[in-house]
Amino acid sequence: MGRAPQKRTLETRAKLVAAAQAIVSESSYTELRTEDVVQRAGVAKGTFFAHFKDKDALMDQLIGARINECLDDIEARPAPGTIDELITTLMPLVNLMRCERYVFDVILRLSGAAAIEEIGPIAQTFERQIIVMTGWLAQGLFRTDISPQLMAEGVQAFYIQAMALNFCAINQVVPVEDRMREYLKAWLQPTTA
Amino acid sequence: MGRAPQKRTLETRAKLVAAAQAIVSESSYTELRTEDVVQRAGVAKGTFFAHFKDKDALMDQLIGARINECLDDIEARPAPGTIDELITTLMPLVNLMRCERYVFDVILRLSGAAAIEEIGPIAQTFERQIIVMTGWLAQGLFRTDISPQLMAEGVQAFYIQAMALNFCAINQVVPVEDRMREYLKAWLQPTTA
DNA sequence: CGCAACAATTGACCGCGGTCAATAAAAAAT
DNA sequence: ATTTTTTATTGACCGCGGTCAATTGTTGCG
Repeated sequence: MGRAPQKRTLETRAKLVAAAQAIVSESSYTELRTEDVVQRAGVAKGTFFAHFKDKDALMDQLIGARINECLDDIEARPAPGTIDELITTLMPLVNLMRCERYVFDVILRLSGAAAIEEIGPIAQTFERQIIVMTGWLAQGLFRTDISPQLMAEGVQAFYIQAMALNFCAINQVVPVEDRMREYLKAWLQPTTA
Repeated sequence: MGRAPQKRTLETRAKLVAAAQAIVSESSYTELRTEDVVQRAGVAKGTFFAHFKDKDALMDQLIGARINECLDDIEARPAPGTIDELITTLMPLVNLMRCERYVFDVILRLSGAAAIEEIGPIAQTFERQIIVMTGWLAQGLFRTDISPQLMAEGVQAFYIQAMALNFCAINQVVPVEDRMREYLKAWLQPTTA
C-alpha cells in the first residue's frame, strides 16, 4: 500500500492546478500549454507528468470541477416542471460545455471513462447529470411510459446533439435553446395520435 | 479563378491516399503517421500538407469514403419497418463508426463542419444519414406526431449516445444493440398512458 | 545520528504534427 | 525559343506533448 502523500507533493500539485487555472482565466483552455503551466508553477516539465497522466487528465480535472460547480447551482434551484423551465435550468451547463470548441471535444472524449481504471471527473459529472435529471423527471410531470432514468439519458443525448449541431457553421442560425426545445418536446411530451 | 489542376498534382494526391489506405489496412487508423504516409508515397513531408490542411483532413476523406460505401449498402436494402429491422440495418454503420476509439473521436470532431469553409466528407455523411433515415420514417410506420426528419435526428442522437456509452468500461456489459433498442422504442413508439 | 528504502523532481531527449523560404517544374506570355 | 508567371515540391526547422535515467529530497529504522 502506498503510504500517506508527502506535504511537498500536495503543494506541487496545488501549484500546478493554480497555474493552469490562471492561464485559463487569462487566455483559454484552447491556448493552455503544459510548458507554460510548469514554468508558471516553477517546476520542471517531468513533474507535471508525475502528477497528471497526460494533458487530458489536467483538463479532466479543471473542466470537471467547473461542471460540478455548475451542477451545484442547478441542484440548488427548484425542480423544473415544464420543458421551458427544464431548458432554462440546463442552459448554464450547456453554455459551459460549449464555451470553446476544444472544451466540447475534450468533454466528449472523456465523458466515458476510457479504461478499466479510475473513472475521471468529467465522466462522473455525466453520471451526476443523469441523477439530477432523473430526480426531476420522477415527479411524473412528463411522459410516464418509460423510466425517469431513461428519460434523463435521452435528455442528455439531445442536448449533446443540439450542441454538436450548433458548432456547425450552417446550423448556427438556429439557437441551441430552440433546437433543444424541439427535441425535448418530442421526447418528453409525445402525443400518440 | 484557379485553372485546371496539373496531372502531376492528381497523381501525387492519389499516391498519398493509396499509401494512407495501405497503412490503415495493415495496421489501423490510430497508428497512422503522416511521416509513414509520405515515406510510402515517396514524397516530402511538406507535400502532404500542400494537399491536406492537416491530418484530420486526410482522416475526414478516408473515413468519410468508408461511411459512404456503408450507406450505399444500406440504401440498397429494403426500408426497415420495425425497430429491430431498423437496428439490424443500421448496425454496419454503427460498427464502422466505433471500430476504433480514435475513429469515433475523429467522427465526432468532424461531424459538424468546423468553419464556414467547405463542409467535409464526414459532415456530409451525417446529413446523408438523416436523409436516408427520413425516407424510412416517412412511411408512417412509427409515431406520426412529429416530422420524419426530427425522428431521424433523434435516432442519430441515440445511436451516438449508445456508442459513446459503450466505449465506457463500466457500460460495456450491455451490447450496443440492446441499448439502441431501448432508446429507439421509447423514441419511435411512445405509448402515452 | 547515520543509513537504507522509497518518493518526488529534474531536464535532456524523443516523436510527430505542422510551417515556410527556397527550389523545381509546368503553363502562359513574348 | 526564351522569358515571365504560376503552381508544386522539398526538407530543414519549430512547437509541444510526453518519456526516462539520473538526481535530490523525505521518511522510517537500528
